[in-house]
Amino acid sequence: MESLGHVLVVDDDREIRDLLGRFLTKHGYRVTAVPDGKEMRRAIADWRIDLVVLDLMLPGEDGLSLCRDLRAKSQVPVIMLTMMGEETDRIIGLEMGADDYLPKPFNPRELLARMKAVLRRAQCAPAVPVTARRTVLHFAGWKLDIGLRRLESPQGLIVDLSAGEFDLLVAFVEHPERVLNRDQLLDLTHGRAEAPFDRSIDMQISRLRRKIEADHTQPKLIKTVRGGGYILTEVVTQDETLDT
Amino acid sequence: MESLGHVLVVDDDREIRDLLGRFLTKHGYRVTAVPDGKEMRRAIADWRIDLVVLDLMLPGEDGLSLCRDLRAKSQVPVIMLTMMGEETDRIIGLEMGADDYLPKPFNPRELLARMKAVLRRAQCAPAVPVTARRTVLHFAGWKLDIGLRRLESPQGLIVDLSAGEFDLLVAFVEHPERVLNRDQLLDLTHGRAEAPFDRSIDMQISRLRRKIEADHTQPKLIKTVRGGGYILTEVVTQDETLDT
DNA sequence: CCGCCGCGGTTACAGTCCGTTACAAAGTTT
DNA sequence: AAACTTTGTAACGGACTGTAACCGCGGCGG
Repeated sequence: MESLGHVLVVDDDREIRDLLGRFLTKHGYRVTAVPDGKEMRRAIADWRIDLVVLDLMLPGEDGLSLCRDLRAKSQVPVIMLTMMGEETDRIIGLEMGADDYLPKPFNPRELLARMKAVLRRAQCAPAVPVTARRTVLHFAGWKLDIGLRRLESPQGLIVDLSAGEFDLLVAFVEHPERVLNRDQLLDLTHGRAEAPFDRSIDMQISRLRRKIEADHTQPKLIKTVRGGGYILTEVVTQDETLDT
Repeated sequence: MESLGHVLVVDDDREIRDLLGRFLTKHGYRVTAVPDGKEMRRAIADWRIDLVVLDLMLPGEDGLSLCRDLRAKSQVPVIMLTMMGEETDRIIGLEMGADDYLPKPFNPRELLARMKAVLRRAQCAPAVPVTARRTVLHFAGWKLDIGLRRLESPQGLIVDLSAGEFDLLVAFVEHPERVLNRDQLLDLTHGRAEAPFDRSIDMQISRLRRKIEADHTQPKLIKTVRGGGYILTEVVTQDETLDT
């Protein structure tokens, strides 16, 4: 089934993670569930995330600052889970920029409804102008900051690429709508010199897809050409150098 | 005998599979019986299915989510089998979109009657407008999504084709009402270049027929011309590019 | 009538390609 | 030095596809 979005659940309670994982998966979402803020950052760096469900109370870093953190860097929608009746309820509305919040214990269907609403609202969010003074590549709604090897998703999420992933992506962007086989890709990324065993390209492709494809099992951007290689499709590239 | 339809029975109980298999076969249906959801998907991908009889309780993936899955993707009629008196009864009416359900243990004749009713209703289902923004080919009630290599049957069932099956079908659609021999088909699908032993076309034809013919033992669409090749018949093709 | 043969449908199987997870090695940061 | 990141390699599994083999059918000559 076409996924409704990739949800990142952040909660230290393992049972809740499992429960929500199963429930949301059953309802058509892809789910990654992690226990703390550190894992959260890791997941965000490794996957394309459409929505974050964040527990307020976490060991170590608390959910509130994590939320503010997300807000500062991106526009990923966030739904906070809070303890019933806590005073935080009021604080939440005022202080932090969660898109919605839900007191525990909650009915999973309630969460589902809120998620739908939040995601719908997020669709209509206006595009954010790039403020950095830097060379930027636009393609398919993404912004690729060349200096920082940093991607900004259409949802505004910041994704850092490793050197290898970045080189690969650049190779594709510089040869749009062309099928590139593994040798060509090795040339373009490693400069022909070394010829490691192989399958290394496949790995980088896999890792890159996880970061930029909404559904890496049905890639829309980087497509596989069986027996041929890979191709970056449906892309309108556009260079830009900003000086503001 | 002309088959009344291809029924897919999904039940983990082997005895029930055998029983229903024999019973329904005796009454003029073609039957495929499988034990779990995985096999179900496989069968749906491999055969043209007219009706699914689905047990609610299955090991692993439960029938409920499988049912919703089917609903989401297609309009294949589904009849659910449930345990008598279980709480599921209530859920069923509300949650899942089965066309009918039957409490176990049931009288096979009862099932037969429901099947007839459900199939009759399904016949009159209105055509669904294609909403995707994509090039679509219509022929003989089928819709062929070229970008996704995906077929939608007149009943709305989604069938994914492999690259080879897709190429073959396109070859036929592009040469309607023409007998194509195996060499021509090899040209059209493999680009003349390679000439594998042979019989490969026969295999692809066989696989394709299983997916798109109501009764692959008496093909209505792709007919065999003994000594000549194959022909796609009774087809009104019609291109379409949607932009809504 | 009977056996042989060509033809085609289907099953079974093997080979290939690819996606992904896990892990190890190397480099980097703290 | 310890912790972490990056990246290549191995390995498992699934999807696809060509080849072989078996079967059935119909024609044909004996």
